[in-house]
Amino acid sequence: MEIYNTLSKKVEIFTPHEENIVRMYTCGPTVYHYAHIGNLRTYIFEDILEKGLEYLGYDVLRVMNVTDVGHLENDSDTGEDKMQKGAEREHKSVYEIADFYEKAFFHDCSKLNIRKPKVVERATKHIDTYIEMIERLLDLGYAYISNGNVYFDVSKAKDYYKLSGKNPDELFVGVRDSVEEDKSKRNPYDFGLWFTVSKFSNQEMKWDSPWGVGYPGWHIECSGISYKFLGEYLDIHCGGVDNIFPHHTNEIAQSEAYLGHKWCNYWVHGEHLNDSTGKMSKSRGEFLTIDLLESKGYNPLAYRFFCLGSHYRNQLVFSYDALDTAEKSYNKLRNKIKKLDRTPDLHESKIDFYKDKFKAAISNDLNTSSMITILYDVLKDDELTDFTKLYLIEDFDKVLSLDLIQDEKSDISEEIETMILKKIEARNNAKKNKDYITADKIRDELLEQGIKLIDSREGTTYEII
RNA sequence: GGGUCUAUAGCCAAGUGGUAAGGCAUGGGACUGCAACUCCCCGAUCGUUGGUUCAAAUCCGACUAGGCCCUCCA
Repeated sequence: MEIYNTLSKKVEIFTPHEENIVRMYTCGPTVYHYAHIGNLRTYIFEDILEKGLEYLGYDVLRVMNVTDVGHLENDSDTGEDKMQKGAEREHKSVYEIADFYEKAFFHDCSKLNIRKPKVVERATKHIDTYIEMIERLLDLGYAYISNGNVYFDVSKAKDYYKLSGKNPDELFVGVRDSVEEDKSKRNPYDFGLWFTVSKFSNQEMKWDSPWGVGYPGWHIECSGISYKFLGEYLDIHCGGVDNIFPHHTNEIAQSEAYLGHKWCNYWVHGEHLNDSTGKMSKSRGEFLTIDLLESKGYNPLAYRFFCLGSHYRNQLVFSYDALDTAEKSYNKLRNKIKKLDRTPDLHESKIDFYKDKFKAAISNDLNTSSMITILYDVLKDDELTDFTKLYLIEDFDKVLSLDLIQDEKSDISEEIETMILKKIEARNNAKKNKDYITADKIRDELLEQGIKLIDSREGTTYEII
């Protein structure tokens, strides 16, 4: 498999540390609010990556964190603690907020056929690991204590700017207006590992530590959880592009300082979903959630299909027009598949040919758009029996997860079936008598009940929708 | 200011040096009482400009436009 590595800024051949096993870490959500569809795009991409690797024969050990503790790292930011803010907004405790939105997040994921990673860990459950790591970083001289807080000394890290490609002399401190410099740091880019001095009022989440009661910095949680569950060597670390700096940059600094060797070989980042005005965010424009799309009548999987039509490293612009188009293509595709004859008749001859093509698309830096094209190629191939097509499509859907194979006609009672057939007969009679008003009325009534009539040369059939 | 990515038909998009896949939309047609469904047909020389090469959308340079990052963010 070839995949783009942010570390080298090149597409590289993927080689895990241990043959056939992939240790993969993906940054999870901060559970202070619902996820918007842009957040979810990244998780769709990670889902495809995980399943794609499995399709190629790897065992994937995947870990994800859930951030349920304050997200700000030091006094240089005048923003608020997101968890605390969420709690205040809804008059609940931060723990209740975390529970609620974690559930909501995975609920959204399941609607999008995003598989929940086998290991999902709350940041607040591993405080002891962070403390142990921070102690060692202090011992090794990578960290220092200043005004009650523990900071990581960026100048001690090897190749600190490797991932982000930034040049320290050119960096602007506090590009955002609201940022003030933190006077207790040695270097402006030093970041907090542990805080005992909090400017947040009513900080609910606090733990004992050798440096006093406080809470961990944001970055240490990913390093800690990854180390605890995946060990010293990581193969793939994923996240959104916005995490390249500072979050992933700082993770590398901490983890490699702690471990004393290179930690993760492949850094894979998903691009953002934009709207017509730029980046999608929770605070600006329409707050697009899966629930909102559903309430407007969209199938969540149409959104997944929309995302798969584009490449994970391309920015994608969301619009309802684009989603309409995607949903239409998606429905047409499913319709074609539904019409395939399920009589068992498997022809092996071209199966490997198409499977290889599909593998090649996965291996080509996760070319989801090509994967979908292969689906159409299979459907159009006259040399394949319908059953063979179904076999291949079902196989590909292990990765695509678009519910392409639908169940046979849902089992409706004989009673209802008789009723429908009677109505069809009545309509046919009306049509014979050129009583189209009655005929259309019957068709509309059935449609209201979710029964769609399909006229063809051979007669009229129906479909439950 | 620095970094980074992108630029292919109305939209999404494949293409990784040999003369532009696919999907959707539009238009035309078949079918239909009408509609839906289905089927058939139709579209681009690849942001601009230099260069390398027998050959470039594909490599290199410049330019233009746009996105994102530079301590909230997927």
